[in-house]
Amino acid sequence: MIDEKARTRFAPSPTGYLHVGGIRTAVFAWLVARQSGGQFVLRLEDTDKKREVEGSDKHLMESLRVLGLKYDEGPDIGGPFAPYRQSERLDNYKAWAQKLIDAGRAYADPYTAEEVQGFREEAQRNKQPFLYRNHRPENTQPWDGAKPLRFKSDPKPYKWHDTIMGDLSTGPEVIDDFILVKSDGYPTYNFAHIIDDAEMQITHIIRGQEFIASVPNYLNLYEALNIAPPIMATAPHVLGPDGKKKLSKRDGAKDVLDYVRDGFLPEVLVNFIVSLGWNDGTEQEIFTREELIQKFSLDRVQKSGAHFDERRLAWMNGAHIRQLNLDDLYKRTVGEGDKSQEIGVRNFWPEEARKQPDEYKKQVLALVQERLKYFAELPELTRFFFIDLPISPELISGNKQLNKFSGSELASMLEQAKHALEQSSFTVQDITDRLNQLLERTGQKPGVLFSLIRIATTQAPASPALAETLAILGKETALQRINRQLTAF
RNA sequence: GGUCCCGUCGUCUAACGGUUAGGACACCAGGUUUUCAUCCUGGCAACAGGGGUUCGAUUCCCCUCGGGAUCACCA
Repeated sequence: MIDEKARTRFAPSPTGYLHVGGIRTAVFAWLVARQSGGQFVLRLEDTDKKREVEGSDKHLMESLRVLGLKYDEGPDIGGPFAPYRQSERLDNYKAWAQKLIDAGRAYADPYTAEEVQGFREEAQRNKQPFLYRNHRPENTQPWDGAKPLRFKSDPKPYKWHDTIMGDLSTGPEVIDDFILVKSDGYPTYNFAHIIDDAEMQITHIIRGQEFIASVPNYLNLYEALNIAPPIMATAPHVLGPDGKKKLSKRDGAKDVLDYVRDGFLPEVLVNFIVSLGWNDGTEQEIFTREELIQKFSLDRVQKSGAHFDERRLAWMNGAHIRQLNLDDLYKRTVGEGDKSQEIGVRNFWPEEARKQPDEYKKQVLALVQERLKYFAELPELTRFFFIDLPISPELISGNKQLNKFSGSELASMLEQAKHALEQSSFTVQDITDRLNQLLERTGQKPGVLFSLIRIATTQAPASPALAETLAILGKETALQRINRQLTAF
């Protein structure tokens, strides 16, 4: 538990969509802020104009909102430390850069990019790590803004504590003169995030492990800037399902919004993402949002990466769906964002269900609730409730119980079933009773008789319990479909 | 190659020196009047390897092996 009010931030660069791995640090940060009663801040790190993807800022914000990771301060809603877009904070970085220059801790990089690349390749040839400071110029020119501005580092060993990774340490050999401000006038991440986190009074930096190797450099810069470093927590990567590499867009990691569009519930996505590397020490697997906020703790986060298993996500979503009561499920929308107001069970019904009354669809939903893993499965599970599917002879020929009988035998059995059902009032109970009587009268096994009726009335490879299905279909439709099957023998 | 981190069933994980190494997903088998699913029962399945420390190591230390991250005018 975090005692004091934490200010955490999610600081993505607007270069595309958010996938399960990418959003994990956002979930952690949000949880820590909520748990402590502090604030969760969204800051867009748009300092690389070449990589920026048009519209991805909106997409990012939409993703957070849909998942229910509401931020208290951000580019679109403002806040006490606005602006929350780094491209609008250039003056701040310049001011801090000037302090460093005045203190003799930053200098203009005299080399061209090609020259630096030459140093780098030379180091690689010698199987040495590349250190710019080995080439640090003796006499520096004043910085005119057209050259990169570099940090004049003070190499030394560091020991520090990471809430997730524990005690970490490195030697002076990892400290280097990194670039603070690029020749295009934009600051690097390495510089900007430190300034912003300080100015925005961020207490906890939660980020992915790709940054851990840079932390000693940050520590060195914090010292030069005379800023106390925030608490740091480094989360391991989420790995792809099979590979050992981190989940990435390149390898087909899906946009989290795609899961929402397929009918995965946002609270499940959050639950699942958190469970990748965290548990509360008990055997509980499924947590509500409130439980997560209450129980989550960074120091119980696993140090090693976790594979993203979509099957487990599907199970978890199905389990949540089954816990929902029918009315909630029926009306359910899946997100809290602007567009997602429109996304709910009602968007997933098959086309043919459009004109059907709510009451009918709700009854159908009740039957499929226990087999629904995500809403996009609704059409294939329910289509036969809304439309006569074409006769599929292979359902009978492929059925081990039925394919032993001849066509005329089957027709005769179905004929008897038809008579029995014609007299039924078509309540579930009455259908059950009459079918049971029929079973006794014919001496036939349920596996035969029920399969036959089920196939005749649904033409689907799978369907819910027979009596319930028939009752919802209604007498007229059921008998009509039986007649149709009869003519096919 | 340097530096740092990690290593329990196929997967997500529990264990904070003493357990028949537990749970969940997936898979397999059986049951719930047909199918699919749910639910129930059962099953398969792991401490990377080797040295120490200890009365006793999955747990602590060292080495090896394996994996990952990083060494950008990207974040």
